Amino acid sequence: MNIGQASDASGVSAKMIRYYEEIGLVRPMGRTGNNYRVYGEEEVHILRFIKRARNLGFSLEETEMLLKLWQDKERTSAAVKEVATAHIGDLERRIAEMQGMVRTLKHLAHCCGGDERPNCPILDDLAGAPAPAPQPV
Amino acid sequence: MNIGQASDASGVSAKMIRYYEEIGLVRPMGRTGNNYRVYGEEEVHILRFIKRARNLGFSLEETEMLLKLWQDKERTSAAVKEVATAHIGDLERRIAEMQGMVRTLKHLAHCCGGDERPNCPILDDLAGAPAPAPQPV
DNA sequence: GTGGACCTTCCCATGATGGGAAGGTCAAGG
DNA sequence: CCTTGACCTTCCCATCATGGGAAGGTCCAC
Repeated sequence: MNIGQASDASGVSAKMIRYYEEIGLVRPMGRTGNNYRVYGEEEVHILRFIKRARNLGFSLEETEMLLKLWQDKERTSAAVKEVATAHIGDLERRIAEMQGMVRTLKHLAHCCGGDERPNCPILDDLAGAPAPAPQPV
Repeated sequence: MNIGQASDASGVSAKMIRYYEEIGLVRPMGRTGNNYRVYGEEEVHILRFIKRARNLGFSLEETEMLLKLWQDKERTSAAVKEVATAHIGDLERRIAEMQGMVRTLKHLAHCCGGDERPNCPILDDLAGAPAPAPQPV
């Protein structure tokens, strides 16, 4: 299998496959005489693993750990769970942060006329004016 | 005011102040004879505006638009509100995406023993096994 | 006059991804 | 046999916002 076929089979772009190779995540089975990378089912499986991990928001560094655990038949499920729960915590922290932004922005947008006049509580807030008290909804 | 003092007064690092200048967000009032940047209250105000916008998750590009609207006395509040609501939509999309990840991960982590044994549904999922049915909580 | 705390510019790194150039290879069809 | 197009290769650059650090100039207090 050439890199293009591996890309089709895994859903990972050829560009990224080469990059994952560069950072040590997945190596081709070998090279043909013309220096083309050759992949087999195993490599495609790894690429799909990486893609799935990325879809769940794991960084490539975390993905690498998970990949090593996957390939380590002596792993403990505790080790895997630890990586996962740390990531969940991370996501939840970021979600909470963004929810805070949304809450503030919605309040400001709600207070903004959104009309032809220049007066705007959103800009007032950004400019450092004390925030208008949130109205009970 | 030197850049260090402007940094202290605005909470923006000197490094970032220079960068914001480079991309056209804020220029120093002038330079001293020794080529030091000089800032006044107005520039510090702009820096705080930028910082606040960044804290609300606006990109520097969006921040630039908001800054221009702020400085344009002819602006309409509708224009400002549009930038804000677009950003809210963006945040909500990202939050929903991350919540989906968390939901999946929590389910998988819940199904994972987290013990000394190697058997692990998290890895099974990443490896492409059909997900175990979520148990009603 | 010396040391330390500033300031300047310039280059590099991050993380994950894509764009694109320049050049080699292969297969199919004229 | 030759061309064309679809592959492949490596290499460099860009993104976004931020920080690190080097090399060198400046200023103030002791």
